[in-house]
Amino acid sequence: MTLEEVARRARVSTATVSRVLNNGASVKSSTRARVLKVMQELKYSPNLHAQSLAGGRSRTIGVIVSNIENPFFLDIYKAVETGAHAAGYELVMANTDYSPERLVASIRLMLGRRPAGLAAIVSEMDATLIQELSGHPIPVVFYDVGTPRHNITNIRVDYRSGMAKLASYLYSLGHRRVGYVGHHATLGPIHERVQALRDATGKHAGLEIEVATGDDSLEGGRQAARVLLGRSPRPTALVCVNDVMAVGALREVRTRGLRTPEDVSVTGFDNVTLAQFSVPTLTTVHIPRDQIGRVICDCLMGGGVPSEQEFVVEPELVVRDSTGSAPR
Amino acid sequence: MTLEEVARRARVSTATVSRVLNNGASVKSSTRARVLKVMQELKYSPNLHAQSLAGGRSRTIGVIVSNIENPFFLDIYKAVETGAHAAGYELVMANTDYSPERLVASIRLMLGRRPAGLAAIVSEMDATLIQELSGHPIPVVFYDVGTPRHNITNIRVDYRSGMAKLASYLYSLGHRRVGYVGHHATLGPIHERVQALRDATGKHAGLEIEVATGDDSLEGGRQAARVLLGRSPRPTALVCVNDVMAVGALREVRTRGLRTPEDVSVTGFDNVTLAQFSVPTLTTVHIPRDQIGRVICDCLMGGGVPSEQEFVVEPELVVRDSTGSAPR
DNA sequence: AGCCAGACTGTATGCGCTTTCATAATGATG
DNA sequence: CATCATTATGAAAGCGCATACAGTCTGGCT
Repeated sequence: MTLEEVARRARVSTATVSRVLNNGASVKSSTRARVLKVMQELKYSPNLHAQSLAGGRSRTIGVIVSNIENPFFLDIYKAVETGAHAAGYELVMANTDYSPERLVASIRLMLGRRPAGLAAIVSEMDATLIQELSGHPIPVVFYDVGTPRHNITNIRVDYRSGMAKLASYLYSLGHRRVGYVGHHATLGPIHERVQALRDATGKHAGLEIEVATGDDSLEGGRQAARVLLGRSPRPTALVCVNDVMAVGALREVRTRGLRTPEDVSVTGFDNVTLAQFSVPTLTTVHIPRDQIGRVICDCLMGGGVPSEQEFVVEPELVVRDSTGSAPR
Repeated sequence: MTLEEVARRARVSTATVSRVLNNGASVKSSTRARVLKVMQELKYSPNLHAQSLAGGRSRTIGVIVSNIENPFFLDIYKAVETGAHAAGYELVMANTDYSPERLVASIRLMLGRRPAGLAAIVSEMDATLIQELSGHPIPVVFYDVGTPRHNITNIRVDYRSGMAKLASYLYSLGHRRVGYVGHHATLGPIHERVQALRDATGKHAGLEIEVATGDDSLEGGRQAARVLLGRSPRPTALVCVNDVMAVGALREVRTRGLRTPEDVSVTGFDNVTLAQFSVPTLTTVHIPRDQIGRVICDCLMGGGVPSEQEFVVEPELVVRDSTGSAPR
């Protein structure tokens, strides 16, 4: 079913059918009705490829995330989706699983779709890629990586600050031996979190950090926690890179017959909904994902926000039941 | 950057560039190298819309799900993604939030992309829509709804059987007053689960079912559980439509100072990973999502599986720690 | 030298749509 | 009734690419 076929049956030109489709220019209401009727009958649905090829513009924005299974990314995706739909845009999502190769492939693919904008909510990054993106005429938003430049806006979370808050809090509770549950330790922004935690050692005398990593998943969190809890002396607190891994760590603590927080304190990061439903509820650091989503929408669709800008998000400590005084 | 521009700079025709792009027909290796070099320099990425318009074919398959935030749907999505990537296809996802209107919009949009195939993993359904889809030349797979017909394959889970297993199990533990935590009770396949549970009443003397609903989310599960647990006499078991809502229910039970399973047993459905990380771990019914994903891939891409077919998935009871004997 | 198969490359058409630009129908006005 | 401003419609030119077809060039033959 093509537009031309509709035009033929409605006894009008393709131009008129196109006008009806984009309900724009003036079309006599009787003609419009006739065309609409034919469309119904033929179950016509316009070829999106032809539309964006001919029209030049595109109502699609691309979103690339590192791990769609982590609610953190999903929440941002949903926030962007809400804003996009409100503005009449559609989203296309790609998932990289923290693989730089898949990121490159995803970006190339997205670019091929000639989207109205591109959001990369990823922790991995190819240096030359970001350079390359700057050349393209489409607006891009990076979360966590890259630097602002032409057509590129950056959103950055002050992990350093968030981790410092967490470290001070745990230190004040008497914790001196802390395990860090992470993933992909070599990736820049994720490395930053460990580093920030390590730096806290300088400020807090006697604080020691041990690191273990696993996948970014419940199971990965459990496995990393298993390594850490197996050491002797055992850490009295587990700082996890995000809430999902923290819930995995929580499970490992319990499986070992230990109690949270009496024996081992556990903290997350992100403050996803799950953090309020775990047992015990999770002490974590809130990152305003809806706000991040809104900024992305503004940059990519409003057209109001200039590029070459950087937004810094300040995370907030949220204390719940998974942390307590260090055991003596 | 267009193919034509590349052709000009490489001093060849657009046809040759196209050949290089689709690394098909014979191109002298020196020419190929020259073209490739120009592509690099120009950071050329082919316009996907032009490609699929000119080429007619498309390496994209569309996936529509009811609620991407529920790991059940996400797992199926991921399974399909794995199979698709292996076969050189890309996925485009749409999310309906259980809204029939959004389903219609999503399907129309997907059809506009002229995908190689379409998978609808949704619980809501518009009767006329399914009819309309049958007319289109693209293969479609429905999960949970619809009926097999030309170009349409169906995958169906035997909820009746799964619920019956659950009911018998709980009955054998002495439970007589059971609360059902659900969502969107009016939707066909979801209604089927309640109905199946109700039907079990006939087989098990004295079994009573009460129903409460909330969103398909952790919070929704908690709220529905709140309603149920507030009643008097209190149900001794909460049967939840899926694991996510069950984890929400678990939280509500605990918040009220009740114990699981000593005071209240809780069951889920789907057996997502989270079910093994909740406290206590969740008794649930396993649905083989990877298998479902594989069937979808076979139907949409292999071309081997004929349409007008129906696959029935048999769910399995998985007993964990959230269920126990009914309190006296 | 003459011929031909095969490898290589260019030309030209069309995919389904949007969008000027030009034209025709309509109504308002003097 | 003539005139002009609108409004409604059509004809045609691409958008960037794939591809059928035709053409050129190479080397191996006889």
